Amino acid sequence: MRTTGEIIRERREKKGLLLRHVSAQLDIDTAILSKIERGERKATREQITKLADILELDKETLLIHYLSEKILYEIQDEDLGIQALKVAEKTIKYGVTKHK
Amino acid sequence: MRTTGEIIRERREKKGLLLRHVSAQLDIDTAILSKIERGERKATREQITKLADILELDKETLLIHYLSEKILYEIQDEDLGIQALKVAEKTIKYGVTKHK
DNA sequence: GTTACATTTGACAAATATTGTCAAAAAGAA
DNA sequence: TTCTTTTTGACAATATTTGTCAAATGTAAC
Repeated sequence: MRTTGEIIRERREKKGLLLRHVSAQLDIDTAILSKIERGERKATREQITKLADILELDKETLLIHYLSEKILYEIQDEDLGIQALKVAEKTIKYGVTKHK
Repeated sequence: MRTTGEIIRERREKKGLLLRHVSAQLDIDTAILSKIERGERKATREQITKLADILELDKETLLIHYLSEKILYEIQDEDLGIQALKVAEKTIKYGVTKHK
C-alpha cells in the first residue's frame, strides 16, 4: 500500500512543482511538507484536502489513505490492534444502519 | 455494545468499591474516574490495565474495548470512516503475515 | 430537614503532544 | 564552484490531554 506521503510526492513531481510552490499554497514551511511527504510528520486534515485540490488528486481517495494511517498510528505496537479494528468496524456499522 | 466506562462502573459497583477507593489506586482524583466511567473523559492505556487488575477484569477484553473506542474517536464525523477502517485492516493484516 | 458521605460539575492548571519556523547542512544539477 | 532544492534538527508557538480543586448535587440514614 502506498503511503499518503508517497502519493503526494509522486504527484507533485509529476506536475513539476517544487516543495516551495506547494508549501506556499498550504501556508507552511517547505520543511514540513518535505517531512509529510517522507512520512516523518502527519499532515492535518485540512492540509490533505488542500493538497488534493492543489495536486488534483481525488479527495476521497486521499482522505481514506490519510484516515487509515491515522487509525494505524493509534494502534501501532498493539497486539490487540486487529481485534480492536474489527470491533470498531462492527460498532460503526451497527450505529450507521440501526439505533442511536 | 457496552462502553468501556460502563464495564468499569458496573464492575466497580458489583465489587462494592467507591470511586474514592479505585481512584486512589489509580493515583487520580475521583472526578476523573467519574468522568471516565461516564464516557466524558478517555482513560489512558495505563489506567485501563491498572483498572483490569484492580477490578479483576480480563485485560485483553478491556483493552480491545478501549482501543476500539480510541479508533472510533479518530474517525468520528468522517463519512469515509468505514472505508478507512477497512483499508487499515487490510494494511495491518498484510503487514502482519507478510513483508516489512 | 439535617447530617454524612458519594458523586458530579466546571473552572482552571500542569503536562504532553502537535504543528510550525528558522538556519544550517546535504544533495543535485549544471 | 555556484545555484537551487531538499533535508535535518533545534527550538517556539499552539493545541490537546490529563489532572486538581472546590462547590454543587445526589443519596441514605437518622
